[in-house]
Amino acid sequence: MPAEHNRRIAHLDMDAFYASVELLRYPQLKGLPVVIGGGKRRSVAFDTDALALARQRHPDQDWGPADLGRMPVDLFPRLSGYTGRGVITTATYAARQFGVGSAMGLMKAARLCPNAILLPVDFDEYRRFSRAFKAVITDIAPVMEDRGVDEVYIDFTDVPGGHREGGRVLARLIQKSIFDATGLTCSVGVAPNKLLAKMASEFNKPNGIAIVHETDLQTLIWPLPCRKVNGIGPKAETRLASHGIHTIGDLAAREPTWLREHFGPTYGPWLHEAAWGRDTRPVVTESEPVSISRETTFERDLHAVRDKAELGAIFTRLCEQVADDLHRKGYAARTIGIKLRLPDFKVVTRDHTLATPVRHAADLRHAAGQALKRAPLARPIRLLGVRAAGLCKLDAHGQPVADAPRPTSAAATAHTSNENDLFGFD
DNA sequence: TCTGGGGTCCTCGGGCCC
DNA sequence: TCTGGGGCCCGAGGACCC
Repeated sequence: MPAEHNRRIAHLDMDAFYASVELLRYPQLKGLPVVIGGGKRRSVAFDTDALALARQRHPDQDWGPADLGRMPVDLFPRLSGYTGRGVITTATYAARQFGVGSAMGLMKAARLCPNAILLPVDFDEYRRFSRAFKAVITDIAPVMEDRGVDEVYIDFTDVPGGHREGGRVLARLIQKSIFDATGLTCSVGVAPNKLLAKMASEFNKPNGIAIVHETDLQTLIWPLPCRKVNGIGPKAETRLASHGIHTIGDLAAREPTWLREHFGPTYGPWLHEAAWGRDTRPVVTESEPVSISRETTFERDLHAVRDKAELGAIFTRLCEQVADDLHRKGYAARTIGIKLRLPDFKVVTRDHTLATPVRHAADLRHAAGQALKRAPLARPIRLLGVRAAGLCKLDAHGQPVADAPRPTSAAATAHTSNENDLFGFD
């Protein structure tokens, strides 16, 4: 692609972000097996309880919020005390040595490493650090794309000095500035495009920099497993392997027509481009959300009839949370959906589209209720979620900003009214 | 004692409209 | 009046990502 000939794109990935933030607060846990996760978010009660425990066990000393960093390690909760359905969000290296890792059930992890310290996730704190390191970056290089709490793409192309040593000089400056401001380290990959930059940022973790040029494709990229490509997940990896394609080089060697035949008219050509290190996607600095949702997994599977009251309360709360999120972000939504996860992990979704966007909890609940009526409710439910899509931005007075709501389409009306008699009362 | 929560994007089939 | 096709929206499911 001639257009990307002179682009320098960086991918920056914070090193073990959640764990590193926790270690800033609790440096006494450094080097110990620590697991972060569990079903609930951390509340302020966590630190309050910890300090209360410290005062109880060591009444001879003064314990205040500033003393969290010197609380005795034996006061922290252990994995062995956990009951519930949570999973590990992240684990420190010391914990990984016991075989525990991200996405593992906490009960299973407790058997592997019962003594590991368990910290509940504290998203508010991670978001604070996320905002801090991103502010450092945009001060230096303004064209930054947010890719989640611990990742960004940065366009170095037009930043003064952005091409020096292939981007290494600027990458080093950003790393140092982030460390000075937050105490956190990160890894950076700089390449001609986002696809290659993303792979490069993994090359020298932690606290490393990797520079990739177009000419490095065969030596640095092709030997890697296909799974390293952002967009090739476990399913695609298995399918590729069944055709003897294991490395990105194997993929690059396949004819585009063959890939199209076996992987479809969109994914096939994309696989070919990716294997050849081609990617013209721009670094996008602003984007509107597409949907806003809340979901929760129950302590035990619930049944629509037997556990009606409990389920109803959870349903209402999810709608209230989505309504709060909509309000806070300034949106109304025209399509309201529900999501169920059944005991066998099968996922069922149902959507309900309205003539007019809604934003209040009661309206959300009514629309979600319409969707729920079309869902199979004979079996127990493991998870319930509520989703708002078809978002429309509201101004300060709660009025739609741009396009007026469309009238109900004949299609939607016909569909819902044929489906089920219960829908008549709307 | 397996398997969270919050997203995006793609595909496919059906219905509607022109 | 019948048929066909393209474009679009909707709803459902699935893959993938952090």
